[in-house]
Amino acid sequence: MPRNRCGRHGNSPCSCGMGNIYRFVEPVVLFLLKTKGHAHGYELARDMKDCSLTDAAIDLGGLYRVLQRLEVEALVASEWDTSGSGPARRVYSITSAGEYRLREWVAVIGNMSRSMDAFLRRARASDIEPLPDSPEADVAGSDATAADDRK
Amino acid sequence: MPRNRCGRHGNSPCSCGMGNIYRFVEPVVLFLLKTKGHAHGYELARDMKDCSLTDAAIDLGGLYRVLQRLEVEALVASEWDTSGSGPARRVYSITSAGEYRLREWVAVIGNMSRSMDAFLRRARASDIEPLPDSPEADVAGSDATAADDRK
DNA sequence: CTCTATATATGCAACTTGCATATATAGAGT
DNA sequence: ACTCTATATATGCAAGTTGCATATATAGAG
Repeated sequence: MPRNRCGRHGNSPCSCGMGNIYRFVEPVVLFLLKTKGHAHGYELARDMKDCSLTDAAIDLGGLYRVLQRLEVEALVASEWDTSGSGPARRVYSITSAGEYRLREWVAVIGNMSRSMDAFLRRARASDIEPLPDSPEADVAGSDATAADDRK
Repeated sequence: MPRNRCGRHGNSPCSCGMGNIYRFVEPVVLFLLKTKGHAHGYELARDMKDCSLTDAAIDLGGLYRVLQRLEVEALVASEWDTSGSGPARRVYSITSAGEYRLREWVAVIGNMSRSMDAFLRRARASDIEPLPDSPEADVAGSDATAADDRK
């Protein structure tokens, strides 16, 4: 069941209900590998918070699976890095097929962004205002308000 | 497997790989019901083409299931319309809970649109250009080109 | 009588997701 | 030694979602 409230963004509507859809994670992974040169999974999970396409928290398990699939598709390549301390890291880099895919993603996301802007303009033209973030949301002791009594 | 090419949009990258995700269909359905007042499923499927958030073709089966779930969640209400010719139509209208949900969606989509714009700016700043639509795409006899030899 | 458009709905295999869990290295603190 | 935490990768699995095919039915056109 899709919910526009996840409880992790105060009481405000968020896109967590969109899920950690790998199709949203994939372009960000490819972008980070392209700009950083190389990175391992755990590192990507942190960097991703700054440029993810949804509000959803990154699921590490899901991220590793995305990376595995990208490697099967030959869009990224990896090798183990056992230097440094701590557990070994699997370090990924983007392939030329991956760079091509990234450019496809930029086109797709550009289209979606335009569709969403058009939708938002229509909504505004029909006086449908976005639900503003609730300021009292971050208060810990916030009971369910009248506006929140949905399942 | 996600693909940025579906074969239904010439040879250009599209968001069909994003799927007919009901989370993208739901806000459009709510918007159309809000602005039209009421509509039946088959009608919504057609109207949706003009303001859908992805390039994906509407799957009628999926749309009817979205409508069923929205009704269970009391975001829409329906009744049969047996007037007029042809098969009976189930006519839907939006409830006040549905209008509230729609405003949540407008907020969520606003956030996503901003995230996507930020992503696109970053990509552009890194000289990652969107893959342009292939002009030869609509030509029927187009063989797989060198750029297209991915599975 | 057949074909097509309209209209709603279900069946199902394959795929995706969120969450829990397993495994292991290493530093900091007690 | 022992515990705790952070780092790091990975899998298991139930529940949910998707795309496509299919079933059903009304009515107009030819």
